[in-house]
Amino acid sequence: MLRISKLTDYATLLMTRLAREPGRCFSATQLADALGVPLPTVAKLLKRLLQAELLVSVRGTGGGYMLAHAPRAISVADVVSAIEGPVALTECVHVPGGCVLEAACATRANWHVISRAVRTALEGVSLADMALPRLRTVPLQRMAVKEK
Amino acid sequence: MLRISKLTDYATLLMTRLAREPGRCFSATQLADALGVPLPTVAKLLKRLLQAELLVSVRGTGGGYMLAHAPRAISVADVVSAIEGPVALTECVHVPGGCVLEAACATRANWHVISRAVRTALEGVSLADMALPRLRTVPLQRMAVKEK
DNA sequence: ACTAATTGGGACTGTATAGGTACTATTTAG
DNA sequence: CTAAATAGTACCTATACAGTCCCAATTAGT
Repeated sequence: MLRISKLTDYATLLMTRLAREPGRCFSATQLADALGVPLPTVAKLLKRLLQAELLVSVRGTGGGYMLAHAPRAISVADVVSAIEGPVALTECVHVPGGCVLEAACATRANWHVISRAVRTALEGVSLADMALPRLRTVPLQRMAVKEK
Repeated sequence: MLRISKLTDYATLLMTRLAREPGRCFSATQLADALGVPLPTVAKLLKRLLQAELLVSVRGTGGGYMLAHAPRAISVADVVSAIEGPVALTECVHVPGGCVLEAACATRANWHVISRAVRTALEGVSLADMALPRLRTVPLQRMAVKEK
């Protein structure tokens, strides 16, 4: 894998939508309609994002959700870890008997380096970036489109 | 998640072990013993790595596996994609009805940028690096250890 | 005060996939 | 000819992902 879960994908879509109108209050229903994602799922995600303090909520009639911070101040890494926990490639497996493997722990230390590189990559992109039609760093060569 | 699967973790351990003695031929049994991972699982991984042409095999008595290339020439990205397919964070979800979402595709294009950053990070580390006790870039602050 | 709208927080379920197992065929050294 | 090892395939199982449902708490409007 090393692929991000569908829920996380949706969550970034949600956050990106909110980032386009930072002051506005969106209800779960509005967001579900806007994104074409089933309402219960949207509601679930919003709850998680709220608990991670990336959103603030207003209850009652006319209530809804808003970004808790400026779009610039929220990174993709924040969203990812809100949905699927801390970003770490390896969860130092608690092998019964400890790290019996010869130099395995050294190897794992190296994993952490990689892990950190990935985290840095995710932290480098903010919601403000995502809200733009395209990132300024994108060369706009047809990199995503692959002929079949 | 964004965490690597256990199998991939094992695979890198295997490859790292082989990278320490590039000329030597290891049987699946030897590797399983050395790493403390169940034999059938090791065998399965070795087959996948063989098909990805990262290993060469010798059949029959006294046979086993060896690296197909120099440790320097094999990256962690190679190992990861051999086990879990191409490294891509989002698999442009084929939503029924296409990308109905307003500017979703723009958002996904941005995902590809991130995806690429991650891939680059993985490609930057070779088996030779992993075989070292520690990467030269590791600050060796106690970064992984978290008090509970 | 009452009603409708909306968030808050669980519990519950089906399904996909990761992880592991088993069996058989093929190859080769001695 | 036998033993040791890889090669390939098919299968099982537990976990967790993705999605759904329900009910309590809160608030605006009438």
